[in-house]
Amino acid sequence: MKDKDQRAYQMLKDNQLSVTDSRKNILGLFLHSEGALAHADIEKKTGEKFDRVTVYRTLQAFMEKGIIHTIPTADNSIRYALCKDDCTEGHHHDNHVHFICTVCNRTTCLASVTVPEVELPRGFKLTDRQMIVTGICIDCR
Amino acid sequence: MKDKDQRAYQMLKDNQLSVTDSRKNILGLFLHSEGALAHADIEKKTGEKFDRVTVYRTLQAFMEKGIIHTIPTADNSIRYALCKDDCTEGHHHDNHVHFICTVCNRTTCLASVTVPEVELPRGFKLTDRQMIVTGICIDCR
DNA sequence: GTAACTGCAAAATATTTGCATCCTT
DNA sequence: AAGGATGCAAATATTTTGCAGTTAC
Repeated sequence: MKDKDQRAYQMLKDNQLSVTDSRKNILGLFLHSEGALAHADIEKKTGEKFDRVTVYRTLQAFMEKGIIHTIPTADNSIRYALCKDDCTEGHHHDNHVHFICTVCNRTTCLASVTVPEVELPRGFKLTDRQMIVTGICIDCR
Repeated sequence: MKDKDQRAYQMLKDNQLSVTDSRKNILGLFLHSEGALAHADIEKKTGEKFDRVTVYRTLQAFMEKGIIHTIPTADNSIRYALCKDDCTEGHHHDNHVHFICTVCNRTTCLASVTVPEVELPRGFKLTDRQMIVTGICIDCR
């Protein structure tokens, strides 16, 4: 717990973000939780301690610094997840598969499963690829 | 043009949906356009002829019948695309890669590129997998 | 004729912006 | 002290719901 707090502090520093209560808390959430978080999860898990607007702005700041990224989901909801350490501002190397459980609705990063390469038709230029697998997770089985 | 109208009519019939102006028009849009459409695209391309609510309900009806499906995107926006013929109600076999162009922002179905298989960790059960590739499309190159 | 679909109004949600105040550095 | 971050209010945008009138079959 303590070391995660320490780590959050360091990450904020490293990214030239001023260290505030909301940022420490929200970044801490990401460090503590396995999978991805939706905006609503964050509000809930922080006990609505922070203004909705602050959460939006905090997430946006994290995105701009490349600390987190969005995971596309077939249903409307956007989820956010920590980027890997080698994410630089604007470009992600977050090349593992994401798993969405249809039972508990949680999004898990399958860090051990790499997104496979694909061959695109002639003329298409690839900059990023994502893979979302839906099913039942190990906890809901 | 005429045959596409005919096809829209038949598809509605086949799915036990009553044939109305909005349904014919919106389904026609999907049949005429290559890629995927966002809600806003549909409103624009029908010239706001139909109520926003009707568009929502039409898309929902198509979804329930398995005529269209959603494509997840990293930015918030949901896009809809025609399912392949072998989609049955509730279950899709729409196993091609989707491509989102960062220049024109259009979503294209890469029908020739199949979503690769993945091996999941023990205990995870797969029901569906999607792959979204971002980059620059052949028209924007 | 009946059931289903549409459009309008309005409610419920989600997201963005402006600004005064407070906190970090 | 100064610049940035927060919280509140309010403006926008998006999606859903109820209901009366209209249309498909």
